[in-house]
Amino acid sequence: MTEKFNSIERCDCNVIHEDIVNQVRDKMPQEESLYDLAELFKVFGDSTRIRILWALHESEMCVCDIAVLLNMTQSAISHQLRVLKQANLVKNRKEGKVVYYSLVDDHVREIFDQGLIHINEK
Amino acid sequence: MTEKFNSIERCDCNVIHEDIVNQVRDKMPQEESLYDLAELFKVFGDSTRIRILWALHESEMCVCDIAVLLNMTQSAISHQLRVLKQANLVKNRKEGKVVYYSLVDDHVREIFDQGLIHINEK
DNA sequence: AAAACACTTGAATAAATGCTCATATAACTA
DNA sequence: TAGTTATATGAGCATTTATTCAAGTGTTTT
Repeated sequence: MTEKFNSIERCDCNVIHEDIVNQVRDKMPQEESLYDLAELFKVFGDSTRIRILWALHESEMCVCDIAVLLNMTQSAISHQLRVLKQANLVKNRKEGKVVYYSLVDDHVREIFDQGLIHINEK
Repeated sequence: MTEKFNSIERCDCNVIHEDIVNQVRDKMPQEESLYDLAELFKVFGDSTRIRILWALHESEMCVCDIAVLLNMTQSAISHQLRVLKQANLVKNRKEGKVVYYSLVDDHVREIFDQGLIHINEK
């Protein structure tokens, strides 16, 4: 109820269909779930990271390999790999000086595919 | 070949596994496809837009309804609806003064679900 | 015709983001 | 031990982006 009161204070227009708003409100998930979902998609929302993920879907690679493949600096790749690791999308293993990165699981591919389905519809 | 030459110029490290780099390079999709994919996920990568999409998945709503539901200004919602429409995720119909928005198709739900699957794995 | 309403739009601002550059770390090599 | 190599990281910078504010459009109501 405080929430609703806030809404009216905050929004600069009137509720047109109060019944629908209430009905939808009841079905909305936790604010936090949707925030997490947005955070995940944000990680996918950068072409450098998408390309890294796609590459790793083909093969495990070290940082330098990826940098050469994508024609970017090793530093830039390293920064992005950090983001991907924090999102639990990639893991790494160290062998001497070399760090090999790979996908945590193959689920990434399914997320890609869902996106591609939408793009290829018009 | 120019591409490879560029790579070597641009990257500040040596190719560690040239065979793997070449093999992965052959399997990489068009640069443009991956760019489009990133653009799509970028749209999903904002909690306001995610909440709008989720709401519209429950019911068609007018701009004002959404603003009240999400406790945001009608202007902010309108700007975001524009982004969603450009991404071909929502459509609208006008009835008098009121503009009703709805999802273009139910595929959005499947993209959400793929994201949620990843989040709920640990 | 004037006022009210639902919505859109452009400019401005603050915050977030991706890359670069310089440097740090850690492991190998001469 | 000193130097080289592979990677990581922090600061700085330029760009993008989400929201606000003010004004504009189109439709209904009075």
